[in-house]
Amino acid sequence: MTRGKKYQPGKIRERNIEQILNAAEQEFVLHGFKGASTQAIAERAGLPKANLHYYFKNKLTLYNAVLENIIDLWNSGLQDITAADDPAEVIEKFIRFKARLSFTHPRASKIFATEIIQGAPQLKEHLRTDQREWVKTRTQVIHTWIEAGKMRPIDPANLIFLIWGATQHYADFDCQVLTVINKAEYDEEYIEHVSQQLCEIIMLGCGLTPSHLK
Amino acid sequence: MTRGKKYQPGKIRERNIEQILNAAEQEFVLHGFKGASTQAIAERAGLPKANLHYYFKNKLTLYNAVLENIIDLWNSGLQDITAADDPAEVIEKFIRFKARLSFTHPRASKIFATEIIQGAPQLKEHLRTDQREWVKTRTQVIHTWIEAGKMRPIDPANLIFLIWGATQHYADFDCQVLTVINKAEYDEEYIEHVSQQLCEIIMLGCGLTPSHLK
DNA sequence: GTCTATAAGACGATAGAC
DNA sequence: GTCTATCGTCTTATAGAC
Repeated sequence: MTRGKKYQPGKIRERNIEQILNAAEQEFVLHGFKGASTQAIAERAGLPKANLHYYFKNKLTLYNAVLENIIDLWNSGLQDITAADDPAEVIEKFIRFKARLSFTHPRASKIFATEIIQGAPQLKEHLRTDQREWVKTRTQVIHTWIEAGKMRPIDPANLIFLIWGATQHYADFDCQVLTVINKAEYDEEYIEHVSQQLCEIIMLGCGLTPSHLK
Repeated sequence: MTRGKKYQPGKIRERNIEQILNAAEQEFVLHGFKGASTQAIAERAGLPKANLHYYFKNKLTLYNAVLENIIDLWNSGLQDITAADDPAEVIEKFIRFKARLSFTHPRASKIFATEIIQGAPQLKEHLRTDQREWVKTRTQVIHTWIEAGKMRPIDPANLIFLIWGATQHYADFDCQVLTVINKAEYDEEYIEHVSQQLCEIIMLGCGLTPSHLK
């Protein structure tokens, strides 16, 4: 047992861990798990490499901590939906939530993307359990909406993949998008513009009307 | 000058280069540029590491050769379009072409995705010149279609990004998609199903009618 | 809890025999 | 054109002084 000196015990620890996780995110985006070096992560966090190994026993543990943060972020704003909900309202909310997340947390999206591209070595189990379950409940609700004639008959899973793919593209391929539209960075106006465009095309394609066209 | 023995000179060379490029693609998908090792690439190609350095002077040269193959593949089926073309026909063809490419060449899509995610260190120039130009000419044509009342007024660039994002998702995130839909691999039926669904939702969202609904 | 110093091995690349 | 052996560097991880 160590008696804590009056330095707000744990504060330094908390700050160091946050700096390491933040630095690790940046390096993992730039070079992937295998390509990122703990040396570079430590330097970016402003710590000697040995301190990093004090907080995280090895590179894989650190990587998994980064992934866990990303999953938490992804789950943070996902509300449950029921057959009684209004499809237009729910789907518009979902598109806008995913779009906003892509623009505000591109690094999280990129690390997740790289992990899946490489065959999800760390997230296989998450995909097989949590994520599959999440999609299953949504597709069931969408199916009842279709049977009730509330929207066009589409494959619900394809709709979810379409929304995922379309929104994540702006995060993962930000470099390409910004170069093509000749901008230095995204601004609030563009975020709203993209969200509205995606709602329009996707929802009209499903036989729904987005709120701004009512 | 070396006089070629009657072993079909260049045949062995061609075969080795192809095997190296193929092995490199696989390793670059799994670990990215920095994470992939020339050792592993050589082993996968069934050659000693030194031979790899005989054909490609270093890892970056090999990586750029892989990227060039991917760009060529991408450009292989892209026809020019004019204002006189039928929007529905052109856009359906484009969605189906991109979708098919994603399903038949997922590794190419994944390497391209990883390169862009990491900030396009090797493809910055390609994005700034060729790709920007390509998008520019398409957006201009789509714009004239809109002004002629042939389709709903949407942002042409967003439409292109939507098609890119939606189709590439099935290649880059194949691991996720297959897990969620509980399949071992894509089959021809699923490819046609996805292509049709994407055409339906996106084209109806643009005020166009896909051929199978006419 | 922090940091220097270093172990043990993998890395890209090359020299040089065949 | 092929392959073994090896150089010098960078890698993860740890030992041990403070």
